[in-house]
Amino acid sequence: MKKPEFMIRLTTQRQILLEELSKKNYHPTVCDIYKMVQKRLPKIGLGTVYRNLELMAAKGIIVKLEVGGAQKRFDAITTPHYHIRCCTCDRVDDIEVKIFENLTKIAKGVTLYEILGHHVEFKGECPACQCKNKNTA
Amino acid sequence: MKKPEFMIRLTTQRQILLEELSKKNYHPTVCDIYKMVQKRLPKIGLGTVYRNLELMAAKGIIVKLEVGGAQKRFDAITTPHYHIRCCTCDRVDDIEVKIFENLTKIAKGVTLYEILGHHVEFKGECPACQCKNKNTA
DNA sequence: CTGCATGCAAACCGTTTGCATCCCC
DNA sequence: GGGGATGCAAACGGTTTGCATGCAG
Repeated sequence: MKKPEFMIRLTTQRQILLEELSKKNYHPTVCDIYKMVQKRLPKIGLGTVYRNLELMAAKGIIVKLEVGGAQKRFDAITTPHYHIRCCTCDRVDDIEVKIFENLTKIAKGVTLYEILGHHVEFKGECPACQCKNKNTA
Repeated sequence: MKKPEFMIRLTTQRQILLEELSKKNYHPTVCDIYKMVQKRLPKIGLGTVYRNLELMAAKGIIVKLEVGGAQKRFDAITTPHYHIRCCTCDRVDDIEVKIFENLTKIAKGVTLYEILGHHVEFKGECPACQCKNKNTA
């Protein structure tokens, strides 16, 4: 008889955090989100941003991205999909490639690990960086 | 008429670093490598370890792993292969699944990015952690 | 009212860097 | 002998945490 997992106190900070995260079509870093939210809540602390993003991720309201790079990123869209990261500027976008369910199946049997899932990350150069490089070349 | 790319000064530190990295069947963190090397070179500095691992990676002697998690990892085996990471203890191992060349092809055409490659990371629980969890359950 | 959430600042951890010294070529 | 490599320690950037106060339920 447990409460729904998403039962967390609805604070102004959390609402705004979620709204701002949902706005973006790419995947901002925590610092980006902080700056975005700060425009609406100038006194918000970075700690609050981290705490709430982690909390909402733990509750399944949002997802913590499993991409490379030094910084954490979160996603308001919780359905599984792959990502692509720009080698030059580190921007992260969704990529419209269907999930390869069979990858996980293939992995079973070739390892002693218990397989729980997989993720694919594409590397590339984003349109903006391609432009810049053409000018330099 | 350029020199071979791998032309770097062969110092004791670099030799030992490479030897220790090659020993392991899993993928140690930089800190792990540091501790391993320290047994043979007690005065080695952490800075040297980072500098040389990055340098050797830049020269193609070793590879910087593109796996998640907070810490950098390197690999003495430079032929491409996928990895699996333990959700519980963060151990990283190779996984014997063949490379999906077509993944990169599929990605082209669905994005404005210029695709340069991809990598796959499996998630799971390593044998050691599976054991521990059985005892707890 | 009460306990969880917040803002703030200090602590933390992995990594990078500046610099004087060392040593390989 | 000279320039790159090293050890050391301080700086750095991202993240976490402790604590007094604030506010949602």
